[in-house]
Amino acid sequence: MTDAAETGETSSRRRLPPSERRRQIVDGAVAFFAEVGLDGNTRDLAKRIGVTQSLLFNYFATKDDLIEAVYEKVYLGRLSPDWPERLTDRSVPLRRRLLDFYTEYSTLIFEYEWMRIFMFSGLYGAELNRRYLKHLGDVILKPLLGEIEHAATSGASPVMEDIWNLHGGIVYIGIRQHIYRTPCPDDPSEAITRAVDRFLMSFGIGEG
Amino acid sequence: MTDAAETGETSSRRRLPPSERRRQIVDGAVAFFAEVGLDGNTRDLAKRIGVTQSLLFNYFATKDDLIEAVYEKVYLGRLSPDWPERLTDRSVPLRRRLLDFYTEYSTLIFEYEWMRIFMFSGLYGAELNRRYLKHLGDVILKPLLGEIEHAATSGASPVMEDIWNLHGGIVYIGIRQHIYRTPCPDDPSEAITRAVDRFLMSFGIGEG
DNA sequence: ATTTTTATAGATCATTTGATCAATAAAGTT
DNA sequence: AACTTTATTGATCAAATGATCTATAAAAAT
Repeated sequence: MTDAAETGETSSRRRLPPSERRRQIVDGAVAFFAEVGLDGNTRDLAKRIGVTQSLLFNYFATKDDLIEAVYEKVYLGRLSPDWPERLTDRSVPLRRRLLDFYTEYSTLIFEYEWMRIFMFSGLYGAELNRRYLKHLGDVILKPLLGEIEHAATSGASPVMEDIWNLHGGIVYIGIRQHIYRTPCPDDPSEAITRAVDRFLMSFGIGEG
Repeated sequence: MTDAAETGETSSRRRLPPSERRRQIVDGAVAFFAEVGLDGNTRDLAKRIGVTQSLLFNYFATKDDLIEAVYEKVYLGRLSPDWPERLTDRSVPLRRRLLDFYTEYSTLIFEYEWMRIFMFSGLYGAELNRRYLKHLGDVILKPLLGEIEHAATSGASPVMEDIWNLHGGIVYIGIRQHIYRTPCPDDPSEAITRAVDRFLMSFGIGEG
């Protein structure tokens, strides 16, 4: 079976608009590097996409540039800008807000490519990774802390580490699934609901 | 500065007993691969250890064999065999047992080399990684579930995913510290204590 | 002291791999 | 239909890299 056959191409040399070809390369690179790691080689990547290896360097000067594009692609739009607002909308019960957020967020991030690229880029010290986590902390988790503080009725008041703990416990489901590839619930929503409820209960937050 | 100077060697050719040299190589490889990733090259590794690159292949037939030795070294003895017993010793309050376990366990695993080798090996699908997690689940977390069930006084009874959630929330501290290299508490024990207490409280478990 | 053994170094091989460049053909233009 | 443009290919380079092999010197054995 030829590469052309694999990608459904019919001619051996298909000429695409540069923007489209670029997108195709980045998409292929995301899938490829997520699977084999960022040290995957450009020949295997090209074969998988169905183009020549040299073509990659027509669109990206270096392999690092391509990886940078992979980062951008994967990280882009992962954090919806309307969440800060929705998370602090006190006309909605806090439990509802939390569940809505983590239900949406988990479907966004419990995804093979994102999870693995995120982890690889983190391990290799990518700037984007740290920026993302700082951003997450600033625009999601810090406001969340404020909401918990506001709603808390029991004596103990939450600190930032508590929020990270809630977050980490949930994210860890995705890590088990896509990094360690260990048995996991197919639908994490129940586990998430239980985690959120435990968290709220511990601060004396009920239905309000 | 020569390599010999870096490692404190005086002669340019120091002859060591094979067992000692092997240990030196594995130790160096653990530190090296943890830092730069498993795709780090053998020349840099050898330079760092202070030996020639060819010597590595006198002790390990292939680079993969060396990495396998790195895995063994890092994974070995990470799960103390007496924890299952201590975790189920009902003469000790459950809270105490949980705190003791996670205090000890976190000092063991919140370690640069372990955290990163574990993550790299997980990403690359190492068999040892999955074996370790299965073992952890079987001999630590499952018994833990039994203890929570036994002590729970509130209506809701715990399921295995709840235990993984507790565990993941704690492990995530180490991930933030060593994988993402993001700001973290220097001493995680307070965060751990709070997480454990929240967890117990949500199942109606107090001081008993 | 002399010989033997073997841990280590240095040189080198064979692939792998990122990157380059001229030739080519597919699409657009006149 | 002829011409121009340029996306793509195929061949190739240069460096990196895992691995091998022989010479050597540091111990051990005699």
